[in-house]
Amino acid sequence: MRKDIHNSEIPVVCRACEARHRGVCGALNPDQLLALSKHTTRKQYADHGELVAAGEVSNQYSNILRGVVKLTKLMPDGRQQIVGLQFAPDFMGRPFRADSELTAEASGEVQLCSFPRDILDKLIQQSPELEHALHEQSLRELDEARDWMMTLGRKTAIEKVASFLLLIAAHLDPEREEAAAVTFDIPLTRADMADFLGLTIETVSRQMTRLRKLDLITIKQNRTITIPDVDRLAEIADGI
Amino acid sequence: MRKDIHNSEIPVVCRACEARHRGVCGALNPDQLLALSKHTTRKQYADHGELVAAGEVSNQYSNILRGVVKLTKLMPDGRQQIVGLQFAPDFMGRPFRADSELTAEASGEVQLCSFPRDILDKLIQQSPELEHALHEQSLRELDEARDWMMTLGRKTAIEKVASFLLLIAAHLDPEREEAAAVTFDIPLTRADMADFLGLTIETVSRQMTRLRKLDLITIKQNRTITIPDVDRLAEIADGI
DNA sequence: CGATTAATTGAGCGGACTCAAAGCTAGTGG
DNA sequence: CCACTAGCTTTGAGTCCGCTCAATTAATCG
Repeated sequence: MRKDIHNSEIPVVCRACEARHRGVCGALNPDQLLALSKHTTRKQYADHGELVAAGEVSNQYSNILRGVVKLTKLMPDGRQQIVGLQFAPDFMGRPFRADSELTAEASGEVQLCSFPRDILDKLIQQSPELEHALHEQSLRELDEARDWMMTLGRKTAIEKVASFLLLIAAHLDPEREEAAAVTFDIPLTRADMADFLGLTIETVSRQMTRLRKLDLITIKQNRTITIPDVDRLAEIADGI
Repeated sequence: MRKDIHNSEIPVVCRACEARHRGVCGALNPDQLLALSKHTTRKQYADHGELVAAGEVSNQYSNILRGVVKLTKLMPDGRQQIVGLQFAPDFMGRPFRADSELTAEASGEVQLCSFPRDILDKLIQQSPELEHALHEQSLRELDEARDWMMTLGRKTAIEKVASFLLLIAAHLDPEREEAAAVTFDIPLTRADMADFLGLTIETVSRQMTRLRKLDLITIKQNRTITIPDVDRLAEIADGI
């Protein structure tokens, strides 16, 4: 239940924040939210900004307020794989562990609301609802990771690209009506798409033009995509 | 703290169960354990037995008592990808959702301890410790899924097979000393390995012989593997 | 507008796949 | 105990998809 008509109990910094509605902060009561808000700092990152480096001990968690964050893994010889994409108002960070072999990087402009690890860890202990909210997000991420493993392991290049476009469309416009046309901006470069899909830039590009020539998508300025018939693209993505 | 000297409070069926120590049941107090144990049933599955089918509404959760469980995804045209491997005493099931597009299948003989969904869901609400334990397992699975995405997306065939062997070795013998030789039985067929790694049976087989000829492994009866030098195999797996 | 980066397109190569056949294992029954 | 079968695994030959290397075109930004 949103109590926004008289929300004087809600900390000022949190009032307009989406994380209170669709993110983890929704699991906190006004007192807890106030306690947390006293330790939050807003951070802004430019495109390609590194939010946390691989192997770094991060003593911060964050909510994503705006933008898209890439989670990437790197091999010694430079091969790279994006293993997670996070959108506002997702929670960011690995609960119960400070270290991680992941790099978090801004894809476009990103705004975070960060808070110290120990503050949230304490709140988690006090609030089962908060742990539940974090648990739900972990499970969503796990479901997504597994879908993606199917894509990485078994799909062809064109199926991968089609799957990716549908994934982005679903994330950027969660409540779109079925089967209607969708238009959106890809928040990733071709290089990022390649790292996401386990392909090369060139192959991604070739499949994009292939999809365009099949009239399954239209492309404006390399970024703006329209999918005239989502179901038809989904058939390609699923190899039907 | 293990209270096993006088454990008359522990239900009989749970006394010898590893899930109480390394699994989720460790988060339950004796009363809760008793309540749960009244609804548990033991189930046995033969090799290739289907524990839950894709799309099926499962009203059961389980602990794996013995054996290895494959979680697989299937495409309309039959392409298959293993997206998770679970070992005793893992918890099995998707909390807070009855449906799932996953199939769970026994790899070799499997013994489960199953219990109704609503019983555990109620226990979760009463016990933050239980939710925490489940959350921790979800996070471990997510970490593993992401490692694996790197493998699927960016590694060559021989690197994939090497990575797989190291993964299995780590799971079957979690406390082995570093760098010593390891011997174990692969709990999967070549076909399963292929579905795990996004390869074909033939390619898996070729890479196995290649690793054997490089003296990185020895193979007995197609199943029993010895890794004489784990670090050297790890270098192959990481492309060094 | 020029400079720089991102994306596309082309030609040729190679690693993993496909199709095919032979070798092993384990299990069965004579 | 051994022949026989069925399934799994290995090996071989040839093909193709996606990669590499290279050049061109398009977008972005001062």
